Amino acid sequence: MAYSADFFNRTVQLKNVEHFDPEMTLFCGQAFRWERVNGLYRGIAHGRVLELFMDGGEVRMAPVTAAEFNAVWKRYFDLDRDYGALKRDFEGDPVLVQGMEYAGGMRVLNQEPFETLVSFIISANNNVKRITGIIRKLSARFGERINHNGCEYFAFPKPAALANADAADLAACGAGYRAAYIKEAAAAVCGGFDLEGLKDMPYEEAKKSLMTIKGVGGKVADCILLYALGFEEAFPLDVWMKRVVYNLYGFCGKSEKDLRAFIREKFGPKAGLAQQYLFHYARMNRLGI
DNA sequence: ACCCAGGGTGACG
DNA sequence: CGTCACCATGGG
Repeated sequence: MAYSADFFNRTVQLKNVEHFDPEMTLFCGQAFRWERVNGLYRGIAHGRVLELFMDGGEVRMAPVTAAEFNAVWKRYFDLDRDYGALKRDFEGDPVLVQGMEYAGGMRVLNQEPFETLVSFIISANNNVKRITGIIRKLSARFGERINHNGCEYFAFPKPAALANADAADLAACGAGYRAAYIKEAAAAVCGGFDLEGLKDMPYEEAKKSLMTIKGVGGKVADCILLYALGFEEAFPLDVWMKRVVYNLYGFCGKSEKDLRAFIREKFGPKAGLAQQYLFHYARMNRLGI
């Protein structure tokens, strides 16, 4: 992963990055804290504001030093993964080739575990626009203030802030009946539930552990495992992906167990990455309805 | 008024 | 094990 850093301007420019389309990556439903602002993308993660912009086909990001880039953003944007090789892995699957063609340049982000846990608890039976708004309100109400170019932004709240919050105040951010789940999940993390420690477990064990948190079922657990904990085999099965597997791949089984076996056989150990292309492709084009 | 949104829980069989 | 009503909220 080659890049050059401009210390004076606190800018990093990626060199010859292929397979990185910020639009696809930031607005495909895996992250909720990015916005389009006249010609650039602005997001908040790791307690900082980051801006991305395209400069003659190259990606620049600011404000960031080389040290911060290496410590935080390189992994956040999954820049060490060879997406060219990934696409070759999947080239025998015509549906997936279509999906990867449509969503070329999409990357699976490595986000912060606690933020991802809460964000996808909120995602249950909800839509992206509303999820984004709820998370923005939660951050403004319970997150730490960040100053960026004289403007005010808010980091995603720390566990203690949400654990100590009044459930009614969480609900007032639009969380509705999920307010209690958010508070309990935050309390669990404060009480020693080790999200980082899940990375060292086998997939099934980590998933079971996550599902002991109220508001986290199988789909939400897979989102956390895939988007924050590095589990490439985690395959979030939402309504769109069920449509894809049944109607585009012709699966006609009944049980969840058979469905999981089909997915493992079809997509292998990196099923989660395949899922991301298929999800965005299907959802944007309303396929499989 | 009704349906849907990147579902999950609890109750019941 | 499977099924099912219910869950806040806002937009279509």
